[in-house]
Order: sequence, then structure tokens, then C-alpha cells
Amino acid sequence: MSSVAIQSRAIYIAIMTQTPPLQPEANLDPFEDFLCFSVYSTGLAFNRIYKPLLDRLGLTYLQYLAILGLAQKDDQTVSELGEKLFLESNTLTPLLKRLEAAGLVERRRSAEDERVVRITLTDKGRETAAEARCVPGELVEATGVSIESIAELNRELKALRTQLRGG
Amino acid sequence: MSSVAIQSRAIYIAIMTQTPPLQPEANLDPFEDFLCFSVYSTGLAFNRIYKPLLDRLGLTYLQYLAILGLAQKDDQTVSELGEKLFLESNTLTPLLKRLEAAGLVERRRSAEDERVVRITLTDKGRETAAEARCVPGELVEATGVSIESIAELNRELKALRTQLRGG
DNA sequence: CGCATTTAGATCGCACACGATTTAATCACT
DNA sequence: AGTGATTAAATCGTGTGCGATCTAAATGCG
Repeated sequence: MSSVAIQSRAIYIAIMTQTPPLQPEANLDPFEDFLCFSVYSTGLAFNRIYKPLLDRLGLTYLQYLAILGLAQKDDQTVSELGEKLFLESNTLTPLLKRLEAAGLVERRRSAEDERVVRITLTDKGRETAAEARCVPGELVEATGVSIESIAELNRELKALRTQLRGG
Repeated sequence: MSSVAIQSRAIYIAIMTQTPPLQPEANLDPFEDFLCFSVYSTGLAFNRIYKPLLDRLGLTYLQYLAILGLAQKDDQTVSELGEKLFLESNTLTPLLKRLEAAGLVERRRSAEDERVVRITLTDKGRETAAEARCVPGELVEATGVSIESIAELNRELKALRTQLRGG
């Protein structure tokens, strides 16, 4: 059994808490030591925490993020929104059609460039966005994680994401 | 437009870097300040980094995690594996059937309790697991994130996940 | 102008996630 | 032993993510 070869452009993004390279024989617990798994499973946990709150707004987690993104700036293109969310049209187009069907956004081809689709929030969409902004305030600190340490965690994750995306 | 009511059991899980409660008028940038989004988008970035490496093993990201989980301990039940991955049978059953179809695992009903399905790695599955363990070693540090800071980040994420899951 | 190239979205197929429900087996308790 | 509750896994429907491909519009360039 051969180990997979090292890539030519040696990106190394701190993936785990143990020093690479790993030997197959190493006795490690992947789900404790792999940062990628901590990020993955924390994402699942966030999704589950948000879901009951977003259900009342009739939004999924991604739809919630999209609505917040649209509320930031009116009349964005699909690509523009995609840059904020780190997603592309293959994910956003169906999502935006669902939001349109729900009466929260309008999709219109640009007059200057017919390739471009511009998204605007409807009145109902703006109301939903305002409610969506209140959702995080509902999740209230129970134990000892301070706002400061969360801010720090957020900074670290953003730096990591930037590295993962190639700087 | 009504703000959503505070829940009776006031869980607050530090969700963002600004102090709640948020007013709808607050001029914030959700995608910079929301920890949930940093976790979400970092997860997407991890997925994309891993994909080309896992493609060579013929595994998806979740299949990779599942194989590593199965390699830790032989003859696990679906529920046992689910506890490691924070997933349930509605996600794992189809995934395990795909791994079975690929010849990497075997699924067998327990003789003692016919409700239980036990999963074992085949020889091919163990080979794949050994290769899978080498994958993180391929992702090599390019810039200034040290193993120590990654270990710290990992600890913080795990603590956060624990809180999100209700302690 | 003519035509290849590029670009923005859309479409398609596959694999997750997850709430809700179903099935079948076991347990609890009388 | 009987039966209602519980449990483990499977099934189903909806909504992401994403690689690959497609379409149509705009651009570049001789």
C-alpha cells in the first residue's frame, strides 16, 4: 500500500494537532486530533442550534445567510453574493429561486448585460432580514465563553479559511 | 415587524463577536462578525482542500471520516459510529451502503440483537484507511500558523461544539 | 465585420444532513 | 405469556454543496 505523493505546490495548512507526516501505524484518535473534523462537527452543531429558530422564519441556515448578505447591500448579482458566501451559481441559483418563490427576493436580468442576474429583497424580504438579524441575540451565553474569546476564535478561523483558500 | 421572542431556557452560545441583543438597525457585516459563518465557510474550505486528495482514494469527505472512525475500532454498530461523527442512521445508512458497494466495509445484523447492524472493514477497507491516514500529512504548512496555535484552535472549537450540543 | 474566447448563470447528477416516519426487534411489567 | 413502550436502523422528502457541462451574452482581435 503506497502513501499518497506530496503535491508539487506544497500547501500545508495546519490540519491537525499532531505533527505530520503521520504513519499509518500511529495510534491517534482522528476525531479528537483532526481540526478539519472539529470544524465540520461544530458546523453541524451550529446548524442544529439555529434550525428551530430559523424554522419560525421559514428559512434554512443557508437561506438565512443569503438574506443577511442581501440585506447588506441592495441589487447584488449572483456572483457578488457568491463571493460573500463562498458559493457559486450551482448552489445559489436554486436557493435564490426558492427565496423568490417564497416572495422574499426578486431576480431580474440586468439591462446592460443580459448575462447578469440582479437580486433585490422584496418588502417581505426586508422584514424577514430584520427578524433574521435578531436571531443570534436569542442564543444567550450559558457558560464561560466570553465575547472576547469568541472574537479571538473568529479571527483565527477567518485566518485559517484564508489560508485554506490559498491566501 | 416583531423581534423573535427569547426562549425560556436561555441558552446563549457565543455566536458572534458583537454584543447582543442586536438591533435590526445595527450596521454590522454578518459575514465578518458571525462566528457561525466563519465555522461554516471554513468547513467548506476544508472540504475543497481535501477533495482532490480524497478523489484519488475514491472517497468523499464524510466517507473519509467514516473510514477513519471504523479503523479506530473494529465491529462497530451504526449508532456507535454515529456518536463519533455526530450523525444518525438517516445519514449513515446510505453512506455505509455506498462503502459496502465499494467493497470497503461489511454490514451484518448482530446475532444477539437483530436490530443492530455491525460494520467491519474489509481488507480493502483497511488498506484504504491506512492511506487515508496519510492524507493530512500531505497538506503542508505554507505560512505562519503553528501546530501549537492549531492545537489551541482545535481545543476551543471542541469546547464550543460541546456547548452547542447542550454541554 | 467575423469568429474564437471568455463570462454569468443555469442545469444535471451525486452525496450529504436532517426532520419525520416506518419497520422490526427487544424490553418492561403485570 | 401478553402487550405497550422503547430501541436500532432504514426510508422518504427537502435543501444544500459541488464537479461538470450547457447556454447565451459579451468581448477581443485581426
